[in-house]
Amino acid sequence: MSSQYTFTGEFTFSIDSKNRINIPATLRKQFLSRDKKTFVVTRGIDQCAWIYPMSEWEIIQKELKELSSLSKTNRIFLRNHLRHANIIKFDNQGRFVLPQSLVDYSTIKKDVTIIGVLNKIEIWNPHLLKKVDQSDEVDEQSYEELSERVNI
Amino acid sequence: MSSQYTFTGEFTFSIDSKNRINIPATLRKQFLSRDKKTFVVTRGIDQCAWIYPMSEWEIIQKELKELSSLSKTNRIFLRNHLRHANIIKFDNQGRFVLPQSLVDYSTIKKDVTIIGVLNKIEIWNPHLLKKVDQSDEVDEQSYEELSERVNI
DNA sequence: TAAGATAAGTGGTTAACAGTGGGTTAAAAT
DNA sequence: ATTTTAACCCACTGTTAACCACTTATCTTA
Repeated sequence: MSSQYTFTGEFTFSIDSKNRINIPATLRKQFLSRDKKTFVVTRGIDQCAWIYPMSEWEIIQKELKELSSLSKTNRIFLRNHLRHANIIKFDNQGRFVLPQSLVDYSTIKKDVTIIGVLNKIEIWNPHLLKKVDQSDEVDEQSYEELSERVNI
Repeated sequence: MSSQYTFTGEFTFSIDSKNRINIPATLRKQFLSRDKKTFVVTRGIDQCAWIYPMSEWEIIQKELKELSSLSKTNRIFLRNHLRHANIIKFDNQGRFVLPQSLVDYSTIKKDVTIIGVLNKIEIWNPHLLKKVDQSDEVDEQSYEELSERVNI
């Protein structure tokens, strides 16, 4: 089964003293009624937080179950992604509380950058995102190859 | 699936104090009813903004969905292509609001040049376009390569 | 070709809504 | 029982988008 969501766009919001973050209305309105404003926040592979609408998370969980625990990489991956998964709902104003552990992990202070990435939403420390952006961590060649496969 | 649109022509319009830009009627009338006046504005590879009718964007989106986020290159590629994509509708007068980030990126001041380029529409700062035009940025060789693939 | 009619481009106003902050009560933990 | 935490409610403010109005251009028809 494939993804039902196609989040896009970038937003600059702020986190308040109670660790509340507002989900941009444009993204929030895309939540299907069957997800009832419920989603999962977890560690991203990069230094950010990932948000999956509940039904998306269920798809991923199913895929994760297929992974053999015999492989060390798989074990680490499963551990890192499942133990930090929190089931969350947003309040009447459209906000949710980002768990302290994820605030720490993504080194979020006052401002946050929120990015829609198809089936998930990413929460970033703006400064960190900028740094990752600028650093040439991706080797150019594989990027080129990719852009040839995907027809933009 | 291949493109349904063939935009052509060049137009000089203006952007107002609220970042509103009018889509030329000639281009607007080509929008298919199923796209319901909805489109995606995003960063062009050159220093301009790109507009894709929704159904065109969906073709791209479908390709992007094939990319797994386990690959680092994929993650960065996806982020960079999706974060600047804004889903937009035009108002009853046929205008749309160009997000500030794209106004900045394409250094648009007062006048804009709008160009139809097959399946997308490009929004340019006229002065910048002129400069790019005059400078022979395209090296002859890649033109040669292109001529072998495309039969003009 | 001129005049009226229709459509296109541009500008401003307003009312709804999104984002943010704080306070109060209920629940949980110590 | 007391302290801490989290959910809920209310309230303020700035932005946005829907609406209205005017001018200029284009098309049509006499």
